[in-house]
Amino acid sequence: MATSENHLISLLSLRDRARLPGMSDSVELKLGAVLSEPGQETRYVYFPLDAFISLVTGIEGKPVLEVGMVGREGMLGVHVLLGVPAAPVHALVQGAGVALRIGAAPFRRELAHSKSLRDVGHRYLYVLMAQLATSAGCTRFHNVGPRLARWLLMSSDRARSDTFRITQEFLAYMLGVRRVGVTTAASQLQRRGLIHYHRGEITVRNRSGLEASACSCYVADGEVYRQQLG
Amino acid sequence: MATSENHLISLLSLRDRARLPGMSDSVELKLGAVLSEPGQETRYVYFPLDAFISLVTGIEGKPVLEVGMVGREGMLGVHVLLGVPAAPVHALVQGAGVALRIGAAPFRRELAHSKSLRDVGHRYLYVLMAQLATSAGCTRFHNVGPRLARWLLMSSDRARSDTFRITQEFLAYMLGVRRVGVTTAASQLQRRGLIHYHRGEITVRNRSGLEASACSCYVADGEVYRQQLG
DNA sequence: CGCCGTCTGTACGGCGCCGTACGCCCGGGG
DNA sequence: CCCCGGGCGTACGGCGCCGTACAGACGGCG
Repeated sequence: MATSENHLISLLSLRDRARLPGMSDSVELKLGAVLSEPGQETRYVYFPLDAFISLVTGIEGKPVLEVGMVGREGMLGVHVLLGVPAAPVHALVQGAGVALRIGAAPFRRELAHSKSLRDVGHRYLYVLMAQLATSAGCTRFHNVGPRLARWLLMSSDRARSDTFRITQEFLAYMLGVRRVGVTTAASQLQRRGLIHYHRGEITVRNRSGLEASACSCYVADGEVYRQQLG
Repeated sequence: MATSENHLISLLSLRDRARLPGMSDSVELKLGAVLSEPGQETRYVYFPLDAFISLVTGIEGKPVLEVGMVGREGMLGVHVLLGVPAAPVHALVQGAGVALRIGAAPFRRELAHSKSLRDVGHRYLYVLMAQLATSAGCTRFHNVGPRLARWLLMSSDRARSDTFRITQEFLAYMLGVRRVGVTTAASQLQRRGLIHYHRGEITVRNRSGLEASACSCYVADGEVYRQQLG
């Protein structure tokens, strides 16, 4: 899989991009793997190619609510750009797949030389901040149905597929609601023909219908991204 | 008021700090003033001396929920560090007072020369990210009472005074709840002798009691800050 | 001193989600 | 083939907050 499958990398200058293969390797990220915990020292940064990763905030050490999602449009470990060794949130693999992995130390060294990497990284960091802020408002003011629709859209964007694996149990955990709440919302969406799911496999059947059901935060996030990195 | 009243500035190297007076001026921030709106170009960054500022996320352009607070322990406009011209959130003055103001362009120029400014700024940016993530979880899982207590503690820290001006109307807006919800929670705190309030002026009477009533997010935020900038 | 706007308190039905419990259904492995 | 466990559906009382309405309390100003 070409490294240019990651959008941030594709934005680097040719010269800077050419240096990446020498310091990185491709790794297979397994569903459910934990890539970071708050406070823990970050050993690698990741550029997903077809995997995607959830950023999950915690309360008293326990992960409780998804606040961001990282796929091939982004990277995991932006805090390394800031010279901070520890991750601020939990990170766990939502969609199995391949990612480019770079050691934190070589990555920092590369940052000193590569202006385009700094620029792109900084802009993505800004996008993430905006995403965190949006999440807070969304979680507070939007109901489960629209939030679920938004989540499915974000996932299918990042999985680059209309179908992916996720149980209601896990969805509930990401959205910070009961599993039963997800059942209700999801069966609603299914009854309207927007999605289909069966034993942990979910497929988007009507994307534009789903977009109409999602809260405004889906579009808002996309606009910030496009503005900075489109 | 000495510029070292701002904690970030006090962390700069002597040489870097010495250059600030030449590029900055002191301004009086008035209660309720709007210092930034999402998408709008940032003209100045601010280092509060005894003022403090709320960061407020929006939904469809309207500010709806506080996601961060900036006082003399921080700065407003971290996104300028990232080379992004537009603010990601609304910013409005919560506590009137003095702040050091620096134009965005001179600030960026100074960044190129001042390693300590970059370092301190980056670490504060990290703290802010953590604060955004914490806010999301707190808003979702904690009740109004503990959240109110946390807010009061954060404000009194930043105001550096046990008494400050704030109406229940405004508090409700910051916490994303009804004004009536604040009335209930606040009178509870008052009945327990932890605070006293009267027509828009609130005073903390029993700080440690208030700390015991606040949710864990107050302590969590403080720890991240101390770890990075203490 | 009396008016008026601002700030605070109380009330009430309703909604969305919670916590919990229980049962069914499906698919894979023994 | 049957069992078993993971995944999903339904039910029910309860809670915390919502939206709205209205009234009292206080203070500044004419």
